[in-house]
Amino acid sequence: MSTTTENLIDRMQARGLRITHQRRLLAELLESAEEHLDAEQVYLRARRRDPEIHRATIYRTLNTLKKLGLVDELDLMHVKGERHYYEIRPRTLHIHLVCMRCGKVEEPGGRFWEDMKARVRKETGFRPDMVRVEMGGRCRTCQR
Amino acid sequence: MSTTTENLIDRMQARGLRITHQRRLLAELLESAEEHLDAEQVYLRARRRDPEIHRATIYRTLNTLKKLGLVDELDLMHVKGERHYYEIRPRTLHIHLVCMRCGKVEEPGGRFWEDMKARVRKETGFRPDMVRVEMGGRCRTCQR
DNA sequence: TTCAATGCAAATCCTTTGCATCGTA
DNA sequence: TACGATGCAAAGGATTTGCATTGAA
Repeated sequence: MSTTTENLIDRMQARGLRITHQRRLLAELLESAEEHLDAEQVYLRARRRDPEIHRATIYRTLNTLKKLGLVDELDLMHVKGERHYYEIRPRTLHIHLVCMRCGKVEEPGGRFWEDMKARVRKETGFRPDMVRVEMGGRCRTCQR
Repeated sequence: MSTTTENLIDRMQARGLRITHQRRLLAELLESAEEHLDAEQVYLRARRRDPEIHRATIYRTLNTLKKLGLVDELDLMHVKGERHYYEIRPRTLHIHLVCMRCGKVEEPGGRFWEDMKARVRKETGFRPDMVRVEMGGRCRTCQR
């Protein structure tokens, strides 16, 4: 297996995008993010490393990546507001469980989505390509 | 079974909301909608019956209903833009299949969600209350 | 009668866009 | 060198808010 498609920046290059230092920065940022970030948070973090970087660049790049299917956009049930959150499109699709009490976001492994996708296809004839599964509820700890 | 909780307006009243004629209008509108409407569409339809009704009232009421869990907010994979769409919270939760080619929105019956909910709960300990499942793809007809 | 809901208009927030300049390929 | 990407500033669009008034309970 080639290392060319390993990380985001390489996938961006493979898609024909020019690798500017702003984009390199943004890609590294998304890859190292320990939580889901909205556009503003991405901007604020990016600015720490490059005070010259502009909000418009963040918005444009996130949009580009979204259109290319390299990042996914999430709402996280709007627990924290109306913003959109971004994450690198994972290899295996997954679902998001958002605790409405403590705000924690879980991304359980397992074949939830893969199984459901197959089932939807089989039972309805619809062929799903992308998915957004977000569930709001109570995490194990917040149930009492 | 009492008829008190049958329709939206009664559920609103049961939740302690004052039933103004604007709210009655909006409730009827949501109940008779044959497709998912965004705030602006709701406003335009409402205005046909009451030219005095104000956009802010629509936004405020939709927010109130959303917070009370009487209506759900959807993105429909943003096929038609970044707006939010609204629907009355259905008795049985369901999933949305959005065709990225023709824009059609399917809401297949069946126990997709109920089954998944049970499975999530069993396998992760998370207790889901609300859900947003939106899948983008190709409907049966648009697959060729 | 009381207080929640409305209309109105201004404000706010997020995001996009036109254009000149920059820098990657 | 050429053209895609950026910075900047302004525009745009959706949604919210303060306040006086209205009207449901």
